[in-house]
Amino acid sequence: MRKIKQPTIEQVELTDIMYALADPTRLEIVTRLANAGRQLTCGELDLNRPKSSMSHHFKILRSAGLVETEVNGTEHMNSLRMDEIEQKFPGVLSAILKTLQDNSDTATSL
Amino acid sequence: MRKIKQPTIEQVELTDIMYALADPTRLEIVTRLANAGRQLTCGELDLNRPKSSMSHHFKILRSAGLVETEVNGTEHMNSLRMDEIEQKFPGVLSAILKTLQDNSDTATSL
DNA sequence: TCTGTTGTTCCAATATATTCGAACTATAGA
DNA sequence: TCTATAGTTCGAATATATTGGAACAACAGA
Repeated sequence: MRKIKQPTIEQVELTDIMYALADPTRLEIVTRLANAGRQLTCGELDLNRPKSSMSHHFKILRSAGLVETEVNGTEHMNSLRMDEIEQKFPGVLSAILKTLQDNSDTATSL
Repeated sequence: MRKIKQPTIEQVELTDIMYALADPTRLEIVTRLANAGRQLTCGELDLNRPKSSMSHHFKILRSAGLVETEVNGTEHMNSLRMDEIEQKFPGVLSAILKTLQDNSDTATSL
């Protein structure tokens, strides 16, 4: 399983993470990855939008250092870089995910 | 002291907060407000940029619900809406501020 | 009432993001 | 080798953000 080039954790910056999470589509992807507890393909994360749009969002999530992608055949397996990010920015991502969890029933929007 | 119209805490959305914090200038403003422990005027928060640019950033911080502004004479007193935001999104803002604190010595950028 | 101060609004220029169709790449399996 | 599948890249259209100068509004103090 080939790993797609991504920033090392040292290169990850908070503003990039904030920016990546400032979009409902990407927040949805991140939430699903967090809840899945396993790698998900882009196809599984499809939010009936054109592939090129989704690919764009994945690119931003990867370059922000939030998502890690391994190539397995024709599929791209995505996962959250949860542990690394928690280590570098303790509590940030977990608090955001918790908030999304807690508000998911009442949420009219993100 | 007149209070400038801002979103109620119910109206505050996580994506708006993320977006507002995805900019180094605004992150700097928020950090300073958090560290100050008192209200700061726009002038005190000046980052030698044109007034109109700073005003633009304050507007975004206010509309995101992060910053509260009271008018006192010709001055605008700004403060973080820390407690409300912590209540609505527990741990999010505090973890972000903590991260900024911890990385401020090593930070080459945000 | 005049003046200086503080900050906002308006406007236009520039830069950056988003969207999505179409073409493309890489791989698996027949 | 041919075909189908999974995603990416390209390119152009559109939308949104950022920047900063100039004019403006609100107020305090003389």
